[in-house]
Amino acid sequence: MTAPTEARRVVFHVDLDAFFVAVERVLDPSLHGKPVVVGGSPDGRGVVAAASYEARAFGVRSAMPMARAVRLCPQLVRVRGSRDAYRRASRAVFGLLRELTPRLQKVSIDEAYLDLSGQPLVAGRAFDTALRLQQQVRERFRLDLSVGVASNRLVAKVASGASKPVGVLEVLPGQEQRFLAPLPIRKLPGIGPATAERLHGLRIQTLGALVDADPRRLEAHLGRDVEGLQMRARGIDTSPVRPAQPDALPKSISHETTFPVDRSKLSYLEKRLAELLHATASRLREREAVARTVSIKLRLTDFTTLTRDRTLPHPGREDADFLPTARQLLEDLLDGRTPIRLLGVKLAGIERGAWQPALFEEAKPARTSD
DNA sequence: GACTATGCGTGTCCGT
DNA sequence: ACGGACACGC
Repeated sequence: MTAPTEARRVVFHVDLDAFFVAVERVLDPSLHGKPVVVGGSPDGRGVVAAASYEARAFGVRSAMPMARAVRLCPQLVRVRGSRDAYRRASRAVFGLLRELTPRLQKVSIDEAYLDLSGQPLVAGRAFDTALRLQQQVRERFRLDLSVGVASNRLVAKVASGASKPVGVLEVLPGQEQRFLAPLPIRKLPGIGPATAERLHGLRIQTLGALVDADPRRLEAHLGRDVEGLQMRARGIDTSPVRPAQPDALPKSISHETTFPVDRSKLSYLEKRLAELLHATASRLREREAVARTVSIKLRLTDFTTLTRDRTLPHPGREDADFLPTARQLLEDLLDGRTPIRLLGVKLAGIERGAWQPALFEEAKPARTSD
């Protein structure tokens, strides 16, 4: 007998441990036991994308400049990394997890939520099911993962983080607020460096303190969605686990690059702009999609970041549909003297690739895929 | 939490 | 529609 309205939700947050490094170790077992990072180019401007726990023991962290990581840990082993291998490994692992339930939402290359509400569980216990899953992935793929088990996504996510590495942590229904209260505010998804800084200014360090804070005082300093923030700090979250639509299109596609040294010459920047645009539009075409908005991004030496976008009268898909606009946006921002650190291109307003064949187009045979 | 430094890609929200 | 800030993952 199943209750017609089963209120109790069971949500897993599954998170692969040091994922890029773990995949590299499968490919090259000699990397085991060593401080390893996967990360950017060795040109001095790269950053750490993933660090092994041995490297973390030296203070090496994700997003840390590679130069600094090497200073902290001179024997650091650096691996360039291959997105493609990670994508394949990710697909394999989550394919296995999908056998447990199709109600699986992949949220990044190494993370997914599973909704096991009303599912049969190992020994009737969610915790044992999580352990089993962890064990299966280790046997099949030699990859470690951590699982947070809770009555909602938010708490499951915090729990998996707290259990890392190779952990399983279940927060029982009713215990959500108690579990979160002692944690630093940064542990709550949605509180990043900027919000944390403002809260610290109000002497709020823990999620318990955030729950207890006067909402009007918070409003004055944060401005936005304070009510939702406090609800989340109490562990309340009703967002559903939503399996991705197989045919879903991304909202935007972008590429950006940081130059080995800052560059100011227009000719150089336009060349790179065309390359970035080509890479971006190629991916758009792979998806058989079109885009309406083209956007460029510049970062100056002092890290000032500027973006400019323009929406086209008609959606496009070829490089040539976007390049003049992208070039115009770039030229409007440049004086040929300002050194530029980073250049980026983004296409947005993406839709299925139904487009009007140009009325007077010659030579190129009109494609007829719709 | 600052810093000899600070990548890449995607998404959301806010103010105008 | 646009520009920026912020957040998140690795």
